[in-house]
Amino acid sequence: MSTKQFCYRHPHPAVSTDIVLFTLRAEKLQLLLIRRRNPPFQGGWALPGGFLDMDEDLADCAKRELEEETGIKNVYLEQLYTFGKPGRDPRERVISVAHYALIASDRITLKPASDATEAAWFAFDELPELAFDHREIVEKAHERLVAKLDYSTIAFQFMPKQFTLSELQNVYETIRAEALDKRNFRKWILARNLVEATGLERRNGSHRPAQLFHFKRPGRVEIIR
Amino acid sequence: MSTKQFCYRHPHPAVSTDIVLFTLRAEKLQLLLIRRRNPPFQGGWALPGGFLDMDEDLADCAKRELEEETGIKNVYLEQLYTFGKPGRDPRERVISVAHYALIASDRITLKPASDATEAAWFAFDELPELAFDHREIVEKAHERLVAKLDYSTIAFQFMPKQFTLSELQNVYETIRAEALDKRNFRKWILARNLVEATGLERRNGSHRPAQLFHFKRPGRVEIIR
DNA sequence: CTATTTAGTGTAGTTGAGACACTAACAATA
DNA sequence: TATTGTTAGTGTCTCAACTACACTAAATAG
Repeated sequence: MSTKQFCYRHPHPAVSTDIVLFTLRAEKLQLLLIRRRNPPFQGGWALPGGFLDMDEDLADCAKRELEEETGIKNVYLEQLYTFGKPGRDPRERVISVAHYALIASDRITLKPASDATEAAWFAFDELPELAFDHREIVEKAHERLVAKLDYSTIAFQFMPKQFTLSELQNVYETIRAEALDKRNFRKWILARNLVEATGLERRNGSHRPAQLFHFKRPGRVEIIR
Repeated sequence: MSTKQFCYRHPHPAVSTDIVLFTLRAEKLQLLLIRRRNPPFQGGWALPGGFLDMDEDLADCAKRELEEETGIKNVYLEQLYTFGKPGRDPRERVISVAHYALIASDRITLKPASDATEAAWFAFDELPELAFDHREIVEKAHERLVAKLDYSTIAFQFMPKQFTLSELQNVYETIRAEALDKRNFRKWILARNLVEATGLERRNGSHRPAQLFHFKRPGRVEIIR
């Protein structure tokens, strides 16, 4: 390890990003945690994230850390809030620009745990103790996710390319933790002109097959209402 | 000036806050700018702000800088977004945690320009060239302000303790840049149970006096709808 | 006392959300 | 091949909220 030092005329805090990566698995809202290999909080669970490189943008840092620690890339990612209370990291002053990210449930396989990282999915309502102020970050990310469900197309980021309306309804129900009326949900989503029948159907089980739909403008998260 | 150096094993960016302070003056949305005394952008206009002290919280830094540069304190202040593109400051890598703030029009007198700072109010739609990426920060703050008008009580932060409903309507009209129907506006605001008549009236001009109202829960910004 | 100016008020029509129950289509199996 | 179980798919009525819209009330100035 180099002994090179980086010196400034005024004190500088460290800057990092942390990422709350949500998905839906097994009809539950889940998020990704990393087991810490080093102190502080060694052996404990924490959000993926890490320190900013001097030539990279904040969002790029978040994406890089996520890929390094889990192998996952090409997620929807948005800046959430910046956490910087003095003392939130016992080592030195760290300003963390928190992001949240969403990934479709058909893309959540993690790379095998390397010596450096062990990552795992946890149900949002059964999280272990988290390192640093990561609990607070998770709460804020969840608030934002729930709020955005209502006025944006963010829910589609959880869906595979093709999906049934029942599956889509399930996403809304799971995140909002409440049951929705099937007819009203379908009326609502169709009135917004966001999805389109593909003409294909999905048969799975001994019952009537469902039409498959796809999102008309994939990749984009739009404000609706 | 001390020659003391602050050294780290990894490079650290500088962290600053910038503040977009809005008010309403002369029926216009205005914001506060500071004339820069030093390079870069010497002599140009910029948002108030400055570097984070190592023992202060981000919001405290924003409040301190605002007070140092303008004498204004006790404003409503909220974190906006963090800007950190490499190269946004030509001197060194600077991560700026932008905030926006609102102040009532009866509290906007600035302290006299000292040798260190010259501050002035500008109409939002007639801004001069701004230093750094401050234009982008201002745009984002404006977006947030317009959005929050609809679903929070943020507009009251612009009002003096007592105000007429016409004055309140004016705030909404100015920020949204559109005329509102008087009867519908009054119905809407009264239905939300946010204001209360004080029993006093304001006479100003040769016409019927208006009732004075006050906000029931001053200081708090609440989510409504 | 007349003119001017802003404050203050109600109703009808439309639109969107919520509550609510049955038929359609398939697969498994009896 | 008839029956059963399971999920897909559909329409109407009610109620609340928003919109459009025009006149009277109360003050001051001249």
